[in-house]
Amino acid sequence: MLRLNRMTDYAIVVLGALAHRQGELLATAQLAELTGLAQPTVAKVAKLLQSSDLLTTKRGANGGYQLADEPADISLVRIIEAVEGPIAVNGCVDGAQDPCIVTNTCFMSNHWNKVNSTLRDALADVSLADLIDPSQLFPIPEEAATPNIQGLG
Amino acid sequence: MLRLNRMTDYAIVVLGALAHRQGELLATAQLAELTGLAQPTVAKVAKLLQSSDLLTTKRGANGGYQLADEPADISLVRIIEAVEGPIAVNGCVDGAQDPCIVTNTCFMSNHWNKVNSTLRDALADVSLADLIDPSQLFPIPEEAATPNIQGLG
DNA sequence: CTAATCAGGACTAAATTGGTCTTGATTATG
DNA sequence: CATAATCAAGACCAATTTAGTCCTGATTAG
Repeated sequence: MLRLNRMTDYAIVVLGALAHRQGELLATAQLAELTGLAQPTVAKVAKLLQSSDLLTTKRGANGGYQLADEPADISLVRIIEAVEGPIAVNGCVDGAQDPCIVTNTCFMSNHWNKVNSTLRDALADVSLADLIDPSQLFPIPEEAATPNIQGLG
Repeated sequence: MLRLNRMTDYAIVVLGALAHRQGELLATAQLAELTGLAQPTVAKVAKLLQSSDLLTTKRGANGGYQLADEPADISLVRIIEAVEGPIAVNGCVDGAQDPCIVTNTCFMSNHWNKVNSTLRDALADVSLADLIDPSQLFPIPEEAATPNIQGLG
């Protein structure tokens, strides 16, 4: 346990595909084909990543998504927080979405904040570039016919 | 997100109560009163902790549970894994409960294992003694009438 | 104008989690 | 030995969360 959402895995696969194409602009349909994910799922994930500035977008015909940064500059924390919201091991931690009712007096909250930020720092040290090895992950364009949904997970 | 289960919070409160009583043997009903948790909930958590050797147990009348170790020797990982199972950020990691189907060939699994063990190490560095300050947490025996369920969130 | 595409959000179904309850085994005590 | 207190094991249900789909509207290339 202490598990990431499946959506976060999807996000990493999608970001990996975009990284592999080196900043190219790709439509969700293309990303779906590359990653083996369903197009609506890609669309959902891409929207989340866009609204957290991990992707830039172009609307209309020939539109699509594009990496907003170099893979080495995209940390795992940013990805996780884009998809799942702030890292918070429990409600005693600053930034938790449904905070502990007694937050202000919770004598443990300092300890939890320390634990939480240690975890957060560890995730900040890992970049998208560290996680993926795009050359092995995604088929080259012409071979994209048999995508593999199980890139990770 | 990356949140712990509420059961884990309960476990820590229960362990804290036992630590406060310095290794005394306490029945689930007493623990419920001390912590403000419902007795069946305490029982459920205590059984989990017992089967992972964090608590020892004595059955029958005047039975109950007892800390198996010093609070300083009980790490947060042990508690989490007792309640939630092995730490695994996703299915690509060794010990995951529903492993990634392509585990053996999953080119990312090494990276994930590294991320996972970094998180795990961080949690191994925190002990029950670090987390709690029992003298401030639980009412002394005579004042146990108005328990506070919100020890943490 | 039309087709392709993203934006935003509603919605449903499945999975997970939290919490309770029941039945049975064990043990102290009188 | 009988009784009451207690843990053991696990079934069970309700509430929450998550995953995945879909729909309607806005934007833009050709």
